[in-house]
Amino acid sequence: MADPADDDRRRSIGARRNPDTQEAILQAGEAILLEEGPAAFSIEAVARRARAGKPTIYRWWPSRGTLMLDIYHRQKPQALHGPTDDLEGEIAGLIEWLSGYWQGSAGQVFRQVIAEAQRDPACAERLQGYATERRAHIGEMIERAMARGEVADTVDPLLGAEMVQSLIWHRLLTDRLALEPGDAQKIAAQLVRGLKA
Amino acid sequence: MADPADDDRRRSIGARRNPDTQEAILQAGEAILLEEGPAAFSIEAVARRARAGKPTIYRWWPSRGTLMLDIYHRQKPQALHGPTDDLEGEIAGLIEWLSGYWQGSAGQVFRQVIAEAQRDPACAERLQGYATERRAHIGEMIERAMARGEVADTVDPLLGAEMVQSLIWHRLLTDRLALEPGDAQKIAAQLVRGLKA
Amino acid sequence: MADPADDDRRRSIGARRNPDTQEAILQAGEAILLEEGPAAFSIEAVARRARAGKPTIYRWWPSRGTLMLDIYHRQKPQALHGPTDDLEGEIAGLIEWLSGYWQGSAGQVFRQVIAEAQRDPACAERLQGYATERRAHIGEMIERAMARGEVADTVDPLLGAEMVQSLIWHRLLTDRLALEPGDAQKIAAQLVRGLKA
Amino acid sequence: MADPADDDRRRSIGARRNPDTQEAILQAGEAILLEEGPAAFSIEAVARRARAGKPTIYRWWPSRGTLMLDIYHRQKPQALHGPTDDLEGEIAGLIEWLSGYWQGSAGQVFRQVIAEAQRDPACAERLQGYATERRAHIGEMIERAMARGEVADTVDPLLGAEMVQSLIWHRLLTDRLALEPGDAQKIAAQLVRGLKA
DNA sequence: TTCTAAACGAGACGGTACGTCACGTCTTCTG
DNA sequence: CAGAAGACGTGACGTACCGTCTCGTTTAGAA
Repeated sequence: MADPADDDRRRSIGARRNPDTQEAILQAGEAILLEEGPAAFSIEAVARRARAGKPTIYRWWPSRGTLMLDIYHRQKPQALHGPTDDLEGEIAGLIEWLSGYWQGSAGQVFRQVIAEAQRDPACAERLQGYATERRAHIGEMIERAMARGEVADTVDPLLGAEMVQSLIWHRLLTDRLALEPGDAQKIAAQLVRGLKA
Repeated sequence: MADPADDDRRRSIGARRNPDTQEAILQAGEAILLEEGPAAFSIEAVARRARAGKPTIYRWWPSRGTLMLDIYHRQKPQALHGPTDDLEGEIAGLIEWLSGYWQGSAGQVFRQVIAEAQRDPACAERLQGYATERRAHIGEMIERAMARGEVADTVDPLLGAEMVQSLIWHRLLTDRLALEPGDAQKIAAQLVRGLKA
Repeated sequence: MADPADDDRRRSIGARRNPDTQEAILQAGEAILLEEGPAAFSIEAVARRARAGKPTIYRWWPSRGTLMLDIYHRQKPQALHGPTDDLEGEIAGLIEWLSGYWQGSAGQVFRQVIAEAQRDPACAERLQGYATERRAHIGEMIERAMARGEVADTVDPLLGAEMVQSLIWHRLLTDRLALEPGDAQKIAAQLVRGLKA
Repeated sequence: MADPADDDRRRSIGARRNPDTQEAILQAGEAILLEEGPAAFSIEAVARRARAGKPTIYRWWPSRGTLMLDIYHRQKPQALHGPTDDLEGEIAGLIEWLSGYWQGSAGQVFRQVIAEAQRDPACAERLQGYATERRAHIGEMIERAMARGEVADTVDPLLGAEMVQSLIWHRLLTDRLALEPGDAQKIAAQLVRGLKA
């Protein structure tokens, strides 16, 4: 006696994960984060908006944080920075690009992931893995520069990568992502050249 | 009534803030964070443990995050780093000291403050103020070195300070505070000398 | 930012039970049982209809069943049966009256209480107490008849009372409360006179 | 998968009802009721324990209650009470026997069936049918006594049967089945002889 | 000295969200 | 085509906190 007109809703497709449902959940989660803010992001609210059951969400994501991380990953950015012969420029480009990217919705999501990771070990672990992978990526950029002779061979590429990563995280977490025109260049320069006279 | 032995509890001391109560609340909050973890930290739990009324807490702290920040500030560290003639050593000392300090309870509290600031604007503002003040402090260290001629005059001291601050925050947030013996020195060196060959 | 026009809703009246709230809960529960049937009776639904919080209900009633029993008790019947000199007539009157009373809403509620008591020990205990008290009441009726010499002195008044009680319960539970005109008299007669030739 | 040892499980035997499956479901249901109590009895739990699919259960039983009733019927009691020349003794024997039988697991199951029938019309109907049939059976016992001249010809045998049935149901539902040695005799006597002096 | 005002503890209140359980329906695959 | 399997939308469970309220008590300071 349920509304027959309502039968365009999603149903089980048998004993298999329904990809439409997963997609609807991720979309709903993203929409809530952007439109209503992180305080409104709850499993309950996501389920409501996605017209999905709470158990369905819990079946696939152990916690709020891991769901957020998947929402973040779903927004695949088109990485651009092709290799150049100039480490300083590469770093500046990376900072500039990420600063712009994170000023959009993705940054709001990622902030919440970091916050959540401080409470939820499962989320912390996944975030750890992601951060390590990104760090390695930047590290390779430095290694290539090292191979070109641009970088001193006493330098630890992963530590250098962490300086880049931590600075941009820090800006994200303290709401200071907006850059003046020359800022990215200035940051990269100071990182590469050091403080020394 | 009927339980005169229970009358050793705190009472109002008239139309003034009762410092015993405030102290009891901060202590209870700290104890909960340390003994039961951040997940157990709630206004309700703090009130219960402090034998205080919830409205008493809300009267003095607008939110969870601001209470946490006060708890963090209550654990006053004995700052040590006297001025030296060696910027690299000063930075290494700072990193080493803060890494140690934050591996204790204070770091657990501060992580939660940062997380909370991602949701709660009131907390974000206070954290912003605190972070800026600390950054200024490190900036002065760099300025002194600049005055000594140790640092290039093209350097932005506050940006240098942010590199130090962001790195140690990043380690805190990703659970990687523990340092090998020479690590602090190595980090400081790479910051000061840059990557350049 | 809540609707200010909505401020005609009930509020706490301090650290004391709010009788308006209790009344609203009992009324809502009764309304649900009658209008939507026992299947729709859930703590959730009662809270919704009473515009009360679920915890408020759980604060005062440990379970579904005990709430139902209070709903039953709230519908105070005006007892009628004045003492007479005729036990058979008294019993017939009681059966007739209770049959009528239970064919209304009260009977529907009481059926559910009995059902719930089969699952919920707390409810079973309260129902037990209530049933015992009613049985004692009927027992006194028989004792009065015994004092008048109407009843054999070998009779156990409480057992007699149980026969009356169990028969009417049984009718309630098997949906056979409706009586033909002489039925109550016939039942009472057979109880009082026995089967013996 | 990868567990060939698990392949001793039941499988479809083609497009026919598999009696092993039905048996397994009834057994599982009974085991749950006895071992884990009525609260744990759910279609879900029965399916799990029987290693059956939920739709398989729904195919054959419309509801929880009807499944319970089948479980009750599956435990076939060996009726004993042969016909005698003494109605009072026959009734006492019946009460004594049923009291004992219901103090075991069967009584627990039957209580739940009665409770379920208060909510589920399908179950109510089947229970009604069963109760009527049992009542008729007792009624025949009284009719035989009537034919022997033991019982007054004004007596309604089915009403007498209902008195017996309702009393024992009432004891079951209020957890008062345990009888003292002479109790069954006393109850039967009072039923047969009535209250009258 | 009396009265007022504020802070305090306590805890009930209407809510929201939690994470779990069971419901009854659906689909796929295996035999 | 029966049956095992299990995902799905739904909705209730009982609990934890939220932030607000009213209460009665206590005390300092104003009248």
